[in-house]
Amino acid sequence: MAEYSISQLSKEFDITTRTIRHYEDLGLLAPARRGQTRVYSPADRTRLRLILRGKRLGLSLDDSREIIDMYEPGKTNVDQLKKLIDAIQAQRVKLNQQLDDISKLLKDLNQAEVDCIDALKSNGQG
Amino acid sequence: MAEYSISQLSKEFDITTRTIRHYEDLGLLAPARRGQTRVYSPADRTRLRLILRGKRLGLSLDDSREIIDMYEPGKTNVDQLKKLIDAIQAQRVKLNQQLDDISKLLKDLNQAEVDCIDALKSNGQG
DNA sequence: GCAATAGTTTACGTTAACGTAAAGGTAGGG
DNA sequence: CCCTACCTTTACGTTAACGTAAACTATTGC
Repeated sequence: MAEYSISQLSKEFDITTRTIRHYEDLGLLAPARRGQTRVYSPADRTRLRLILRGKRLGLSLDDSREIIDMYEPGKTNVDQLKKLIDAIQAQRVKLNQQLDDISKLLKDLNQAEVDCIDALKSNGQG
Repeated sequence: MAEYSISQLSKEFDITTRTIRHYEDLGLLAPARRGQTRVYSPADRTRLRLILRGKRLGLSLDDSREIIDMYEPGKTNVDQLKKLIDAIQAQRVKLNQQLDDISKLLKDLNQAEVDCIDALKSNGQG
């Protein structure tokens, strides 16, 4: 099956059709049309997956669009390519910061859990 | 120095004083007062740091408040402790999902960069 | 004594990311 | 022929997270 309806995608990714149309309004998706009806290709589906991944990482939809556009090799201008590489570097910096944040948070969670369990022991049995 | 003014913290974390007061409005901070003026302790400063870390990870301020409250050992109720442990597990799941997202995104960025560089070579010198 | 600087509260404004409702087109089933 | 299910557009509403402005207080420096 090489195409998807809007409701299929909404079920698969557990979002509303309104959300999908909203992404289109913002220029993140541009599905084909059969008459008036939207028809999504596997590539469209991939874009949607990338958008949602970006969301989970706290990116704005505008940020996501920029990143997704990076993946497309349609940029022939040298200056644009250099600009893209800079943007990629910037994203990398941000992601590494997030990695650091997450490892610290996980560490904190571990400690919090240990504290909880200790409290349970002395409280539930003491 | 065991205390900070609101403007000191705003400079240190590169946010506005309005933001800090907003966090207080939502119950994420509760600094002492000297007269009317807010006086922040090192513990307040740590809470602020945690809030901002949560923001970078895409958490809502409400989420951050819940997580931060986990770190405080003032919960004597056994049921609450168990509930906390569950919440910690849930957070861990979410963070691991983020880790996965980030590693995929970094991989994508690497590929995008390679593509850019290739394009530069064939375009700038071809 | 007065201006500059840093603090305060109150309150309306703004942006992002959708939710929700209205009003309607279309294809298939009984 | 009408109901159900799915699709469409248009447009106003909502929530989170602050921005911004107004009006006031308190301290410091000259």
